[in-house]
Amino acid sequence: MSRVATTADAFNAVGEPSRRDILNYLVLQERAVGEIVSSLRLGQPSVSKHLRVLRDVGLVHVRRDGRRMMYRTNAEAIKPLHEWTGTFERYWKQQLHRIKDRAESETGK
Amino acid sequence: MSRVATTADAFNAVGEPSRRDILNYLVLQERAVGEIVSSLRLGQPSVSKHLRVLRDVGLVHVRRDGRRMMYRTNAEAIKPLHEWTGTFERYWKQQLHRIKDRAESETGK
DNA sequence: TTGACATATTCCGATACGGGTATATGTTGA
DNA sequence: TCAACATATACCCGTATCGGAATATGTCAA
Repeated sequence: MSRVATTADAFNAVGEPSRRDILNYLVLQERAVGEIVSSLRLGQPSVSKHLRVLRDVGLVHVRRDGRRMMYRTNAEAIKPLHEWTGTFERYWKQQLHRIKDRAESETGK
Repeated sequence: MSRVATTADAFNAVGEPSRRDILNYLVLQERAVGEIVSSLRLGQPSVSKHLRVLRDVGLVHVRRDGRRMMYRTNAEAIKPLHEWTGTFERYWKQQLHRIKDRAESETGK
């Protein structure tokens, strides 16, 4: 028994820098694979494979347009990640307050 | 040439489910390694290794307390992930509106 | 139907990963 | 100093991963 596949969930899929690039790119506008390849400077098979992973976890949607496949980011699927990271918000705010308080007391105030 | 180390950045580090568990656990309160091991049902070396990764990317802080090492989540380091996922917020809101509009027009309004 | 085009899949090599076992390191109390 | 404790590291195994090259699949235009 070993690792968990990257395909398993959105968190894992987003761990890959190239995939984050693709998501950033595809959220602006629907794009064909070839456009992604030339914009992001990745090999065509690499892009196809990343898109496959993103598709499997629901981070992108596809639509066929003639012989091209049009992909776009499914922002909905990023929401859970935003929510999870959001659960830490009160803690980093606390930490900032503590730092601020400490700084103020150190200046003698 | 091959992959990028998981150690490279916070996004990647957080891709691992066990590490998310550890971060969730350590944000509530500072904890010794042994406590993590018994709470999360992971082997001690596994926990130490995950903590090492989290430490390298700044997601946790450590402090020595006698022969124990006390870890806690550094919420600050999660902020960038929250911000990145947040850049998609307007898109998922748009998508929800579109779905809502479509539903309304389909029921004949 | 065929050739060009667009994308997906397969196979490969190098490497990273995660868990486990064994062992090393560091700290305390006697 | 030494034994017990707490944690970290080294090593191994099976598998996942990424990128690239080659190839397969699918679609259009003539």
